[in-house]
Amino acid sequence: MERAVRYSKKREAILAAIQGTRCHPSAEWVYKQLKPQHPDLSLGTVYRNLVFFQQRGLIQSVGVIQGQERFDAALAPHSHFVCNCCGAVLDLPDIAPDSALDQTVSRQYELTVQRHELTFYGLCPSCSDPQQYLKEETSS
Amino acid sequence: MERAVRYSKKREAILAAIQGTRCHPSAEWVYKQLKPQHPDLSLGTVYRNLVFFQQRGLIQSVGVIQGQERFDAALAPHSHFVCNCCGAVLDLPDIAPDSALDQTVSRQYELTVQRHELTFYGLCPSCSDPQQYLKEETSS
DNA sequence: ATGACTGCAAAGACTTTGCATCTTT
DNA sequence: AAAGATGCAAAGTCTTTGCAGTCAT
Repeated sequence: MERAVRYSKKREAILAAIQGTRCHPSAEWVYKQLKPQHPDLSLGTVYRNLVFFQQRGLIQSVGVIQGQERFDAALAPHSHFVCNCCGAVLDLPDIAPDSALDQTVSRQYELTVQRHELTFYGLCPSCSDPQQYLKEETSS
Repeated sequence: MERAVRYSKKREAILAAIQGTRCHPSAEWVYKQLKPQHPDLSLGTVYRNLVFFQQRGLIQSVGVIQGQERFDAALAPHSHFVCNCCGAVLDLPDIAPDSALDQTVSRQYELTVQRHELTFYGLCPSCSDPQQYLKEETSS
């Protein structure tokens, strides 16, 4: 017998938070985002739901960046850019991975390739701007 | 004044261990590998030297896989395959990232791109073999 | 002798999990 | 009422770090 799934207001809010941002959030980001509207939300619930959504393919991990796992609401195939300075993750919608490559690699190396990822690393506009250090703090 | 660097037998052994394997080791792997020959080696020393080698470009992080950061002795540009089952990391020497892509992305998105990585995910030969479950345990 | 390197253990950061309680059906 | 979902806090894993002792120069 399969395990039943029940509605939960917090689960809904967690998924909406991830789908509603482009920042590829971490568990903590989701938690802080929702805490004001859901004062009794706990981090454990966020983590449990992240696993839940991943298992159902609603979200995907983008990897661990600066110590925290980051997530993406899975949509069209695309690549990512990661800022080595602030850890920001940006979508590169025009840089789509070539799925034919999977087959090439599968054959050439006798592996079962399921997918591949193309990730760029560097500095985001804000971190590569030398003037940033002269500006006032605008975020904490 | 720059900080001097001194010789250390353990540092040498740690680098040699990483350069001498294709397994893209974690800190713990290096530690366990060297412990028999260096009974007084500590994990802290391994971690400190991993940082040391990274800062000097002798090794590179391949990312965090199943909770552990994995490293690679940096050589020719190549791609990686990661087994979603056992976490094995394989080099794909023939799948070289196209460095021209960095410039393309830099211009198109106004980012400072330093490098990119192409990583394939799937099952390694051993994990995709259905008979593996019938075999005796050969490793712990 | 100086100061870099290390062992050890404590501390940190992130994530998972057990259990009692609350919710959904 | 049954069973899934959550809050809370403890536990777990991996990594970093402070300090005193050791070693290279």
